[in-house]
Amino acid sequence: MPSAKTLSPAVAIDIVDAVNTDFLRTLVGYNARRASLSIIEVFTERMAVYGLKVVDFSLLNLVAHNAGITSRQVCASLNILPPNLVSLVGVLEKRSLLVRRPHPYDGRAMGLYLTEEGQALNAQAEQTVSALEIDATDRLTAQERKTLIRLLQKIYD
Amino acid sequence: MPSAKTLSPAVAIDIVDAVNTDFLRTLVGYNARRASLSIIEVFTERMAVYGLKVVDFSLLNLVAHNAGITSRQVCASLNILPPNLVSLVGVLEKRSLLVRRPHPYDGRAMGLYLTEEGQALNAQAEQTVSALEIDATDRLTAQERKTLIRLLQKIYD
DNA sequence: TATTGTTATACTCTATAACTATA
DNA sequence: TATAGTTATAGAGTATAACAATA
Repeated sequence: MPSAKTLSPAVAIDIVDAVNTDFLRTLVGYNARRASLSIIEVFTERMAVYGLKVVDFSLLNLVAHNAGITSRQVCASLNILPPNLVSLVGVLEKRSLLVRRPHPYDGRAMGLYLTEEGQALNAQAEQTVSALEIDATDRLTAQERKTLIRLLQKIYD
Repeated sequence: MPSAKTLSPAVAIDIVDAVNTDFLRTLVGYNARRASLSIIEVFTERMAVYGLKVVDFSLLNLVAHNAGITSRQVCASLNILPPNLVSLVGVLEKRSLLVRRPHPYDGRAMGLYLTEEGQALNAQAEQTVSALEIDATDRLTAQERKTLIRLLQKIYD
């Protein structure tokens, strides 16, 4: 409730001291977004040394664990539109982290592969990300973190 | 593991049949983002009839429950930068959902208030959002939803 | 001197249309 | 006829700098 005198709804002049977000906090979507932004903030700070943004790491990591993956498969897995993937791949390629090779059967497609350098960077980045995740969610126990992930996956799987 | 023959790492030609996202799925941030995007998708569909995007509803709802809230307070609560709030408020104002009145003590500030029309729309929208949330997370039990929200809030609170 | 709200503007992210080469 | 990858471009979202009015 507002803290000040409400003369009449039409001409009320109120002052808010503590902001009430009770309704928004009942929403899974609101809470999930707030939590993800909170973690992404830490991610961005710690991964800047590698020159990797969230989407860059996702791409690097996906190729690391799926040698020969095609652009179309990456787009489907990460919810990226094909035109927007082009420059992401291009940047990693120019950094010599990734190479594109023709698909063995489909002449239209290109398979994505990490270079030795890309594999090394991904290995380092995975360590940093795993550590940063623990820190960004350090108010959760290991069991709670496990439960949280399971429940989140039930939503989008 | 790749499904095809790896001749030698340097010239490997692989084909990916099922994409492996195991590492990404161990991350709270990845899962929270995927889940929130999944819910926002349903939100966007169902709230389009009201002409409200996620941020519009958040603003409308915040003012509904905090009559007289200032722009600064809204920005701090919703992580919006002041310049970006201006047009959001302007649109709701032009739709006669919201009015701005001078702050009683601070001549620089403006208090935000919903009109009767704005309050009516918010009440309707709250119903729709609550229903849509259940549908978008219908693989969760009520207890799981409660647990999920509690864990998410432990991350960002 | 600091803060609220604002304008202007730049940068990033996301989305759409259309082209090419292959299937 | 459909699909993979690409180009160009438009739109939405997010960011910084600077200003006027007020504290």
